[in-house]
Amino acid sequence: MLALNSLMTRPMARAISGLVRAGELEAWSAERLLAIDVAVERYPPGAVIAAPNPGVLGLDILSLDAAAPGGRCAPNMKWLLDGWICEARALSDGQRQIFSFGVPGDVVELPSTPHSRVVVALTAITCVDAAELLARSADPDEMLEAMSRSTGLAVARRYEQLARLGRRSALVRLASQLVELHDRLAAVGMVRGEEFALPLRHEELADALGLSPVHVTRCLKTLRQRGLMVMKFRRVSGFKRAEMEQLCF
Amino acid sequence: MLALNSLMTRPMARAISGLVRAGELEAWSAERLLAIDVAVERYPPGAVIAAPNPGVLGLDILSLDAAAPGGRCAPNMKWLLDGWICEARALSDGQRQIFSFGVPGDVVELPSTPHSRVVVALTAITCVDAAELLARSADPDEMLEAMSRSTGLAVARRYEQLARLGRRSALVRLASQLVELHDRLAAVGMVRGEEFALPLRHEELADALGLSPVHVTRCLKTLRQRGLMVMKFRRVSGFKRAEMEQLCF
DNA sequence: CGGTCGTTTGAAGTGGTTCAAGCCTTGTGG
DNA sequence: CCACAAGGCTTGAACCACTTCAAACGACCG
Repeated sequence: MLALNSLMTRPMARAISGLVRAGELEAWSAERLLAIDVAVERYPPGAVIAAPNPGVLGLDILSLDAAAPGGRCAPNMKWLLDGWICEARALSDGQRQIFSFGVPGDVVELPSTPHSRVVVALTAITCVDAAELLARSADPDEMLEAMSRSTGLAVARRYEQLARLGRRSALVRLASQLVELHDRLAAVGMVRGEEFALPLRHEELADALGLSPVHVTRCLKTLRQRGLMVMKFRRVSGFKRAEMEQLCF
Repeated sequence: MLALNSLMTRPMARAISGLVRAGELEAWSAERLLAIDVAVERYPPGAVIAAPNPGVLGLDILSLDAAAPGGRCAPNMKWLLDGWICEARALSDGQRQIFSFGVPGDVVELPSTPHSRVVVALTAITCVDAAELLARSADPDEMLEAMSRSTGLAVARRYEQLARLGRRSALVRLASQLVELHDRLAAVGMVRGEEFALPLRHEELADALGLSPVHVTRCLKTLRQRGLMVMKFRRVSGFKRAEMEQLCF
């Protein structure tokens, strides 16, 4: 991997190492990935990432290849190289529900039906189109499998999120969300010791956790007072993962 | 379809008509379905429906066929012919979160990792194994597509559920859940006018909606007083769908 | 007919929201 | 380099939605 690092841009290296660490790609295939010449897309914060192809009705995930007769394809998926995104829905009363966050290395399925769900860049991001990547890949099957493993993990996280919202107190919701993000960031090498970047405002956490921003502030204060973490200037420091997890039961 | 009805058992007919109405199977293929001789499984209320095959890590949905090299298979999926099931998780503090309900005609993916999620029969149920059905089907591709469409709808409902739990009041949560169930039951011909069977206790609704059973009682009372519906003796009557939906915004 | 399970209702408590003000950080222009 | 504005964070006080506890009632089942 040493030789690789000198060849790669940092975000690309991070994303690849993300897939590798999650066991989603064999280590040696990272080299092959680099050989692929694919256009890197850039979006500014706040940009809505829309699907290029009109999707098949209600099939977001499953269209992965079931929809392509006999074929391997990944319609409307992006591989996030750098930056944060979220999947969200704006509700009729002006509120917003954030369904999930996406961090570097994640594979994101863009919604086919436009207004059920929106993918928004929370920071400046760079990503590549999954279908393009597959088309140019020497071993598309392997890469497709890596990608579906990534989206499979996203599915599991969605169940986690349901349990959080339905049956957890505000403090536990926040703590478990932070543990999840910590672990995902750690998997792609974006945690150093007890510290990591977290470019989310209280409002985004609130919209994900079904709370008011004010109460997120208060819960963060509680965590701070208990010495479990400090969130300041878009960074988390002093993150005590073990105690944090214990708090969640 | 008339000729068919005389040949079929009622649950089978209902389930098939469910897939047909949802546009998941061409009408003419219902006949072919009946030709398949597949074992019907029965479970009593409370039974846990476990997966026969150890699953691939974290791949529940996506293993649909991505995991089968070059193949069409549907591991650990059941096609529910009759009765109600739910997907749930028991939390460490004794509480329960119900992720979703399954009604006749639904295709249910059983969890591969046992304790993340459990599928439980809420009533006596009958179902068939999807893989077996496929194996014996003359046109497995078409049937697989129908099934993935069904699970695709389940994915969409999961987003709906997230928004419900995160950003809706108790009354709206309940109303929107009831509208959803009404529509799903209507699609399989299980609604007659403003009436349908709903074999759920307040406790099950509470566990799905993240509320206390007592508060479900109160919300049902409110709906009753507003003349939107009556839920009694495991049946809903006087269900005013339009007003109900309007209440949800 | 009595026991059990589920529903209903009331009263009291609590966790989270809302509103409003002050503060701190960051960015901008003189 | 400072003044100022804007956006986000923080804190307090009042309020409300939902929970918890407890008791009574009703339906179903042996």
